[in-house]
Amino acid sequence: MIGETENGKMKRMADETLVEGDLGWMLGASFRGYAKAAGQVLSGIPGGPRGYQLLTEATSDTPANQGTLAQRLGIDRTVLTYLIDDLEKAGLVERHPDPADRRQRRIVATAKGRALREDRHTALRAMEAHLLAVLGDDAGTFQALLCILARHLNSADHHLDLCTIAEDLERSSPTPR
Amino acid sequence: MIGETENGKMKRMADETLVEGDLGWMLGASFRGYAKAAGQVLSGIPGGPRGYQLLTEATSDTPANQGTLAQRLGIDRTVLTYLIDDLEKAGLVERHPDPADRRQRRIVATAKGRALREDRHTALRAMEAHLLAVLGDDAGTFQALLCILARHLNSADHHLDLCTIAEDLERSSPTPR
DNA sequence: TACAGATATGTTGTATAGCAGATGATCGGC
DNA sequence: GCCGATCATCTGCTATACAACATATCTGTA
Repeated sequence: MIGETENGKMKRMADETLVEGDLGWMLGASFRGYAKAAGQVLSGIPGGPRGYQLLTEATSDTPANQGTLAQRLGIDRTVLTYLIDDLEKAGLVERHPDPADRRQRRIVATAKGRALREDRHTALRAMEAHLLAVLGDDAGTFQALLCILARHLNSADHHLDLCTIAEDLERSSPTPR
Repeated sequence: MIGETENGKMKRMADETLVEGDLGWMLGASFRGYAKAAGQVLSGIPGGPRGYQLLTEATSDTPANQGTLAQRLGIDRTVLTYLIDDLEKAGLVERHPDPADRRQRRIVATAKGRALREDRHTALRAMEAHLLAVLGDDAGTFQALLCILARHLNSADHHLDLCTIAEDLERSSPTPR
């Protein structure tokens, strides 16, 4: 996978200093690659992968309100409004006013939405297996670790932590400029 | 399923059917969490994490042209133009016309750019260790697997693959594994 | 050499997404 | 019943991806 071709074109060697060793690059590249593949599988759902994820949450037996969904899916609440509009127009989800608090809308999947979600869920799992095949037997290990990391980073009570880390780092090595 | 606290705030338990078991959600949540933390550490660099990654590539002893950088970093080439403009204005990188092909511009870090990159590199590694601490001893394993996946998904010759997979899935939706 | 096609970069226009702020409806405490 | 807080929505602003076109340069061919 590495080395030098005969016409002088250089190919990259494993190099700690370059961007491919950067955790941010790894996460970004993996996310982009996945999103591209998922976009094809989920092209029939308004909003693509995000619409699918929203639809997935809407199939829960304890449907969430929009604020919770925005935080959980990492979508801005103003964008979520339009995303729900699109899914509602397509007949996949409905806004159910919470009888206990009429400010809140519980987002619930319709029968049509549940059927579509189930169908695409199967296709998506097949595609994921394709992508993860490169990891061989370690694919399961990878998913388990990624799940731990994702839940940790997505937890709301992590934000305070970030500020603390940033301040610590600034003290030890302040940004030049 | 779900546990309920006194004021209606919900806490989620493990649930296979919900979005937290979705690979796309895991990748997205991890990427967003990382980007948020990295944005604080790299706030002194124009373009934030993306500027840092570009700067990293510009410190290579075999500087790449813009087209290659766009593909490697997953940035659109029209946006890359402005990103390089900003870094150039800050005196961190320079556009060096390739003497062998004057259409191409090799993006090279200045001494100032290299110093800043080195400093932020250290801070970034500290932050990454903080984020990955939740994985314990498996952090190294996770990074190794993620690196394999990222390189695989970012390789250009993967795109044909995606179309093939998509077509296969449309024909039949078998359950994998 | 002259020219046509291909490639690298830059520029413009459009659509989407995140973010901050304001608005209206509703809830809870006083 | 009044006041502040909360949820959803709406309105600008900015950043980014994407497509289409322009310009400069290179490559291959007659």
